[in-house]
Amino acid sequence: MVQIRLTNTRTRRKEDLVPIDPANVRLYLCGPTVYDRAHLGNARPVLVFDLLVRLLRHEYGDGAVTYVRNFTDVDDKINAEAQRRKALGSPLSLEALVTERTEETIAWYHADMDALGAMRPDHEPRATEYIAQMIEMTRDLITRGHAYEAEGHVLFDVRSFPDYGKLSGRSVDDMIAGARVEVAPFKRDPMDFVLWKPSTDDLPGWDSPWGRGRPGWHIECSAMSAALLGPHFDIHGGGIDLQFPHHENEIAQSCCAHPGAGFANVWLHNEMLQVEGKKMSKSLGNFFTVRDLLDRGVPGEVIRFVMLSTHYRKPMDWTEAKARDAERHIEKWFFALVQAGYTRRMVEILKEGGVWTPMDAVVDALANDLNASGALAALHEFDLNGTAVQLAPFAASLDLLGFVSDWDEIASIARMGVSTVGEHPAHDRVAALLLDRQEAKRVKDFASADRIRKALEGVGIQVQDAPGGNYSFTLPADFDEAVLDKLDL
RNA sequence: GGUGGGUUGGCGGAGAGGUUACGCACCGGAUUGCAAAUCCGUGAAGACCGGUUCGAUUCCGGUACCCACCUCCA
Repeated sequence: MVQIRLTNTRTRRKEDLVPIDPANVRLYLCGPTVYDRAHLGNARPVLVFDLLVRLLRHEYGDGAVTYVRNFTDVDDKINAEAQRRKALGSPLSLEALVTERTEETIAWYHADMDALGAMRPDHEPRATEYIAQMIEMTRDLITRGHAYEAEGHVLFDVRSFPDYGKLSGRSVDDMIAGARVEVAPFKRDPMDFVLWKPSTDDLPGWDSPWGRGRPGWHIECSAMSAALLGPHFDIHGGGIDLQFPHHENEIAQSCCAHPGAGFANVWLHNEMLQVEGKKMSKSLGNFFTVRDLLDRGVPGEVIRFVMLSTHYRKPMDWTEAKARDAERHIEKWFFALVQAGYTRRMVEILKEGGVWTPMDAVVDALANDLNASGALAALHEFDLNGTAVQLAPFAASLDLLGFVSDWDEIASIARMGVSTVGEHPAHDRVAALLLDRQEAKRVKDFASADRIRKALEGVGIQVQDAPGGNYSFTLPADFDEAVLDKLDL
């Protein structure tokens, strides 16, 4: 058994993970607000937690982990989209349009995260399914003196919770001093935040003791984690941008509603994603979704590789160079496995044979605060020349890291049929030119042979000789056949 | 202004108080008609200034620079 160590934001230290109940390790990840396609940054916490869950299942057993990730389906951006569709003349009700939008977004999210090899959580609660629990928790917080009603709103009283600000290392007084936000006049303290707010007739709403309204953002995670994991569980996480205010407010709500329970033992936060050294933003033109990358032909395994190559607590820079590098490694690894005879059936046989054990170096690296980069380094050092049995530790490591969703598909990812790209119309003409080259090589006219190859390389066609007088070539995906007419041969 | 984090070889990127990270690139060798690919191997670092220590890139303090959060963006 390997001791798993994680950096706990709450204590700012790397600590041994000691599960509350080793037979049921419980995690909660703050999931997406389902108003649009997931961008690349959204994928990072999902992959971090996916890796963590895989490691926990490996160490504690498949059935000994409960992983919850919510969908936030109450949100102004969702309402705005629903209202836009209504304005465009949709016959559906506003509630139906909201549901339509969230359903389609959730389906996209599932498809995109599946493509990255991220396992579905055990529970994926939606905020709209837990409104009753949120109302109950809000009422409870009022009863206990931690919340108050004002002008149709219910607000959490931060001064009633002395530990407020502890997670993010802020004091309420400091934050007020530097605050740039306009403060609603009915707040007792500028830092008080909304548990419940009123809805107008043109917005979704639910009946409550405080009138028709909707919940504040933070209360959903407190209510859903308590409902599915209990008031005290092991690990809670998300992007570092959620540390404040979202997680701070969750702690305040949950700890005040369940005094003495403890809430989450370990807080795990991943750093942000950048693109080519800059923050990803629509205004810089470097904003893209996971689907954009997949549609461009970047395999999910490659995206996963790049994500795992930087430690989760450091800012990660997505670059084209990294994607190319990752693709070469993935292809090389899968190629070696295909050559060793790896298929779904082969993996079953290896598992039955008791040799399906990941490399110690990989498990040790992951156990050390999810050092995925270190795990990849261990994989680089593995000798890929061997039989299926000899490669089993390597393959099981790839499996643990979540790189393989279907062993019968690895051949296509390794691009085994390198010589052609689909049914490109230029294929036969290029093949004819290369036949000339083969003839030139046969009669030792190397000058002509090299001229043909150089000419083809000049228009982007890579030609490689292989043993036995064979050759292969690769046509660029966007190859324009017309350039063949202008070749200088 | 407040809070948190970072600064490693040409580039990317880890761990560890003393022993090769690793990958890419480069260079040398093997192989090849030549390329490509592959295999083997060499070299190359720790922002700056102090302190602790027998010894620090790794711990502590300061300086500079960078980033994030403080705005319902993961």
